[in-house]
Amino acid sequence: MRISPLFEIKHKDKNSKARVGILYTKKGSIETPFFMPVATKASVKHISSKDLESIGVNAIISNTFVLHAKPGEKLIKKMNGLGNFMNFKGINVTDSGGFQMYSDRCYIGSTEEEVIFRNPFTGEKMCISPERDMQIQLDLDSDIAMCLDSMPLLHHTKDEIAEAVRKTSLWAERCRIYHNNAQKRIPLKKRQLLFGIMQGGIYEDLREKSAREIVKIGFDGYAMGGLALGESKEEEYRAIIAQKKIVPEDSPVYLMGAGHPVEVLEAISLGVDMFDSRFPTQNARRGTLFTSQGRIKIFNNKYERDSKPIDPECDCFVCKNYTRAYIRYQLAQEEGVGFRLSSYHNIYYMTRLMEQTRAAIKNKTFLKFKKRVARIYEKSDQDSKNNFKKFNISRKKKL
RNA sequence: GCGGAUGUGGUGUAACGGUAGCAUACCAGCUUGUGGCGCUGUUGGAGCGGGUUCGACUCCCGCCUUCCGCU
Repeated sequence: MRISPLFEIKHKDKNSKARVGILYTKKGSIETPFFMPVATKASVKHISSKDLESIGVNAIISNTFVLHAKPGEKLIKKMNGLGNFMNFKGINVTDSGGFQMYSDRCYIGSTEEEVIFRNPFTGEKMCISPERDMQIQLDLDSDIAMCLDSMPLLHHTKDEIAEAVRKTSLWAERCRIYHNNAQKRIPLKKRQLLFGIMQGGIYEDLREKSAREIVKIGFDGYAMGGLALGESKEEEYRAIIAQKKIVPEDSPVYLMGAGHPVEVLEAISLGVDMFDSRFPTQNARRGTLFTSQGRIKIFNNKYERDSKPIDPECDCFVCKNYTRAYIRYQLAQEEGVGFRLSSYHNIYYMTRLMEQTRAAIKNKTFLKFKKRVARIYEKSDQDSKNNFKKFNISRKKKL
């Protein structure tokens, strides 16, 4: 029982499953496909909401579990919801916290009923049931909520992943029921959307099974979870294809956690509409920057005295005002400015990449565009490999 | 000038009469629903000179360095 037909497909690519659509939320609409920077604790690390606005970021994703642990959903509710709290005008998505089952520091275990977490700030035990998770997300007042899922890891056995699929479906149903009841009296247009999450690891039969079960329950959108965790690209794309063919064509599809530019474009060609990942921001902090020429690793010695901007073809304020040498130095010193400038640039890059992708789909040049970007990254990855080789050779010579 | 102490990778340190360990920095790679400062790996070292010893970073002597105190 879908509560609202809130997704419209405007353009379809003839040569792939890529499409441009509009997703309507209580906070406004957003054109798909789009990429969401991760704002776990109600901020994209080192980047203010005003910055996000100036970059053109229309959606971000925060974390229910972390915000519940601190400052607590009551406080955020009092501040008129997550969007107002952080003064972000775009769309706020909240991740349920299922992903924190990945983290040894937070995760204790889970029962049939609920997940048991450790509060990372105080060390106390916290039990989060699907119902509780829904209520927290409603209190946070995000525009899109995610179901509490049970996320298996890459190294888990097929049996364990099957068990995660079972539990994920069970919890999805409980999320759906609670979420519907809680919003019964709210007009459709003011309701928080709820997305289901599908699991299944790298096993196509489990992926399909999970997709059928989640689709049967019915959600405003469908997310693929448990991918981009170290499996091969082929395995990842096969998993996407397996679930995409089961999800209704007119529902938005969200690939959770994927954030490499090439991977994102590939997934778009398979019919995915939404992405989120720490990849651009975490890479930025660790000195890997995305450019029109592919990745550059700012810590490489050759950038020490480089007075060029990160990307001469980029028109973001970082590239217009700062040199590689300066950003390299600031990052090496672990200064906030280094984190801010590099993060700003990488988010700007991803945001432009998505804009260009949507334009390419409309212009019917999507596959060409995708190929071009893939080639650029192939080349810069090759440069990295060569660098590594060169490095090893010069090492051996010395020995 | 006299006396005492000191000297180990770029930096900070450890042990030992028998393969010089650790940290950090540097360098290279990794990074995917984030507790920002994480993971893997590479490079790089005994102040100088003499002596004792099968063998000395280690023990002895001289010089030098640096620090402290005294006149």
